[in-house]
Amino acid sequence: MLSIQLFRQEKELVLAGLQKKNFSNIALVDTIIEVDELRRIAQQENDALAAIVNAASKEIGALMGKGEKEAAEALKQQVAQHKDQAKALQAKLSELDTKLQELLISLPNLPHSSVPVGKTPEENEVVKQAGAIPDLSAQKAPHWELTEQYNLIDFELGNKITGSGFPVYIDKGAKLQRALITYFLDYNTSKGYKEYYPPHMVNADSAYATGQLPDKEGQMYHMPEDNFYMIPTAEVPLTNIFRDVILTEQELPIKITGYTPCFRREAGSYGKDVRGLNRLHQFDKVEIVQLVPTAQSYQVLEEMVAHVEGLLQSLELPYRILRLCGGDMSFASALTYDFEVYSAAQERWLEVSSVSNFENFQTNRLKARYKDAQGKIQPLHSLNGSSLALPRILACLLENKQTPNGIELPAVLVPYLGANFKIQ
RNA sequence: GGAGACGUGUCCGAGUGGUUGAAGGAGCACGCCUGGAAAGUGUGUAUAUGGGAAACUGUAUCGCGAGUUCGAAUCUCGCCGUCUCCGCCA
Repeated sequence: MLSIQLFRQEKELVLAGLQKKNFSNIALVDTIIEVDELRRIAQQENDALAAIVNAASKEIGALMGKGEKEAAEALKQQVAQHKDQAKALQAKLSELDTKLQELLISLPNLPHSSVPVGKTPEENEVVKQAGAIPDLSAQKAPHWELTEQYNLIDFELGNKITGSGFPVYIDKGAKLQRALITYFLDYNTSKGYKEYYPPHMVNADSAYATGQLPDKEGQMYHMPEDNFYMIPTAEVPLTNIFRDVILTEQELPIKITGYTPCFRREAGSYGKDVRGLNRLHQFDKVEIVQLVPTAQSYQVLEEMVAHVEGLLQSLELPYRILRLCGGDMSFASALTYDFEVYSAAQERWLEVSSVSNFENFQTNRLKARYKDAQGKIQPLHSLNGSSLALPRILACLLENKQTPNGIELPAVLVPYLGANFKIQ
C-alpha cells in the first residue's frame, strides 16, 4: 500500500498517479488525509490520558510498597474516574486506525513516470520485437489440433474430472511439461535465483500482503472452511516468505524462484481467449522474485527483463516486449513489462510473462525491510516476473515449430527430454 | 481428530498482578587489553506509531484477540501455533 507520508506531503503526486492508473475514486485521497488527521489527534489525546493513568498506577504501586494504603486507595478512586474516557479514546483511535488502513489498502500503486498514459491494452507501448515469425505455409494448425493429433493433452478428460480449463497432459505432453518446468528452474538458478517449492494455498494475511486481497477477491478459489485461497501465482507465497521480516544488508539482494501450479477462476472469460491452452483455471508457472534496496529497483527490473528475454530467445520463439499503460497495469505495480509470444497459427500475440516493479507497495504491506550497515531500518522494493508461464509457451512451441513431419523442439530442451524424444 | 504440556527479545532462559521494554547468559557491534589473535574487560544491542529541527520523549507491543484491574508477560475467556502420547494415514 502507499505510505501515509505520501498523502501528507505529496498529495498532488498521488492524485496525478491515480488518474494515470485510471483509478476512478479519486475522492478517497481527501478522505484519507482527513482520517489521518483525525487519527493523529485521537492518538495524541489517547496517549496523553494513558500517560496520566500509567503514572498514577506506578505511584499506587509505590505507595502500596511503602504501606501507605489509604493514600493508595484515594489515588485509585481518582484514577478510576478516567476509565470511561480512556476506553472511549482507545475505541476511537482503533476505529480510525482500522478505517485508515482499509482506505489505504483499497488504493492501487502509483505508476512510474515512464508508464504510458492509456486505458486499454491497445495503448500499451511496444518497446521491442525480436525473433523470426515462422513460415507456416506448409501446415498451420492451432495448438488444440496439434495436442489432439499427437495425443499430448486431453481437454475433454479434464472436463470430466474437474471442469473446463483443467487439461490433462498425457505421455509426451506430460513429459514436455515437466521438462519445461525443470529447464526454466535451472535457467533461473544458474543466474543466482534460489529455488523454493512453496504451499499452493495461502491464508488471507498472505493474500492481502501481496495485494490480491481485497482487489481480486473473486478471482481466487477460496476454501471457506479454512479460509485459505488457492494461489493465483507463486508470487503470493514466495513474496510472503519475507512478511514481517527485517533482513540484513548482507542478505540482499533476495533473488528467489519457484515453480507452482496457479489457480484462477477467470470469471467472465469466453471465446477465442479461452480456447485450448490460451486461458486455463489451472496452469503451471515458474516465477522469479527479487527484494532489493530502493535505489536499485529499476536497474534490477531491466535485469529481470533481460533475464526473461534470454529464456525466450533460447526457446527460439518470436516475442515482443510491452510497457503497459497506466490503465492496463495491475493493482500493485508501478511499472510492468509484458512479454508476448507470437502464436503463428492463431496469428495473435499471447502474454507469457509479466515483469513488474512494485516499489514499496507490497513491502509496506508485508513489513519487509532491511537494516543497513549503520543499523538503520530501510525500506525495500519488491519485483517479480514469470519465467515463464507454461501453457502459452507450450502452445507457441507446438504451433510455431510444427512441420508436416512433426514438431521440431528447440535444442535447449534436448538434455531434459532425451535425444530420442520426438513428437511426430 | 482426542488427551496433556507449552508459546517471553537474534538465540537460550528468568519472571505468576506493581517503576519489567522486560533479570541472567550467549551471540553481535564498538572500545580497552595484545606484536597479532584467543581469553579477559567496558559500553551498546527490539519494533511500530505520535510529538520534536534535534537531543529527546509519550503510547503500544512478552503467539493473536477480547476481558478483569488504578495497574497484566503474570489472572479469565476465545483463537492460532508448537511439542508429547493416542487414533488415522500418503
